[in-house]
Amino acid sequence: MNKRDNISISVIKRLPRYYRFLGDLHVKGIVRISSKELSERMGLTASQIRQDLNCFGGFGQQGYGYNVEQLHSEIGNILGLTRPLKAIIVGAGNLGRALASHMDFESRGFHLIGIFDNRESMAGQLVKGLPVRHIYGLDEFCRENSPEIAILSIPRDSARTLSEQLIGLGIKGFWNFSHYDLRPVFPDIVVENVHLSDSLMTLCYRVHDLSD
Amino acid sequence: MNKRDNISISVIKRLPRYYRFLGDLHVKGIVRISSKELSERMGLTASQIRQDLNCFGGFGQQGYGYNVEQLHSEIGNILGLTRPLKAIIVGAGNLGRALASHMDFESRGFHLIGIFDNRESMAGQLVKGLPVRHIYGLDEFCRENSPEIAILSIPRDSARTLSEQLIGLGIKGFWNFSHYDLRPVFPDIVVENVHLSDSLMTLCYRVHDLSD
DNA sequence: TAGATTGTTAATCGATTAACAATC
DNA sequence: TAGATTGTTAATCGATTAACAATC
Repeated sequence: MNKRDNISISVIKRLPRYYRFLGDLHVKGIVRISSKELSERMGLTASQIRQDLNCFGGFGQQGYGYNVEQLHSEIGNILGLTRPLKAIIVGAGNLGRALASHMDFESRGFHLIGIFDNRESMAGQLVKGLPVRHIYGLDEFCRENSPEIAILSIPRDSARTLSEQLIGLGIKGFWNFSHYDLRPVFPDIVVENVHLSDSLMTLCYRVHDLSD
Repeated sequence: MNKRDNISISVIKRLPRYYRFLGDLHVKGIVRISSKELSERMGLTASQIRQDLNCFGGFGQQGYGYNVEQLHSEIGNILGLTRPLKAIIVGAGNLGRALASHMDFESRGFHLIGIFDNRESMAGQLVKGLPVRHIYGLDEFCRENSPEIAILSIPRDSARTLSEQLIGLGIKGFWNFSHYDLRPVFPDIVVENVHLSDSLMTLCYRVHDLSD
């Protein structure tokens, strides 16, 4: 890629939201949009939008604005959605199965290729067309299929050991739903912690705060 | 409560993580901890911890540090975990059911009292001991039980209408998993958007970024 | 051309870090 | 008391916003 050097995490985190809004606009048949109008729709400043986009290149045209379809696809490219990453789900409990069935991995830059669990009873059960495999087969599966991403929907206590095993097996990125606070121990490992409980507690605080 | 005035959202978002780490330390039998040691365990600066905590009061003691158990429970109070909010889940699909079964609402400041869906076929089905109710009964249920929180695990297209209806029924806070970008239209409404897809795309970017 | 809107530099604002006096 | 560590003020850093010249 081109400019993408030390893009701040704040900017990166806004990209998927731009992508979403631009997709909607495109579906609605809107062809061009100015940073001003987009800013009003998204609830941020026009300046911020222009700053953010210019981290990656000049996608707009003075006096015109941005072409919706083109900008949408540019951001998709920046995010890497066109180069799908092979992913496995580890932990086929309620959450793991819901993620497998519910998430549209294909349009988010991922390709789900396996689901694992440590319960014998689950083995073979089909989830989203994939058989749940016993965790015993993890090593072999990874050597043969080299997944790059592991989605962890496992109990807290297994998280550390399993993540270490997975790093050994070549996993580069974790989407971590376990309550364990996974940290990127090596510089070439990416961790996206999704602490649903934390989000819930934040909501708790903010709702109580209303009446103070 | 006392000092909690214009506490920045950055600080609030860190509270659940402090709460989690302090809970662990307490379970491990650790009685006291200094900001320095906590900072090392959590991967942030001691200065930040002291700044954050002092938004709410002076919980430490010079020369000693913080009492783990006491600080843990103080943060629980600040978050409002001791004053549970009544919550309903709207949308009993994969995700809604997984959230109902998987999340420990009680220890996060919530009390789950109802689950709704618009599919006749689901009505009566038990999830986490609660019968799935048809959405037709939403008004009556809310008038009788006055839930304060709605958890939205519904398709994008129903989100706007439903959220408006729910606000009319007295809902004060939303935990929104739908792909619709819910925004707090009124000042006394709190929205916590959990865009799992956005988190996934951020992971995509960051993993691809490793090899650039 | 005149009007609109970008890309980009400069100013502001807020959050994080450093420093240190207060005090247990 | 001496040592440790807080609470808090001041300095720094980074992110957001404002301004405007460039240009379609």
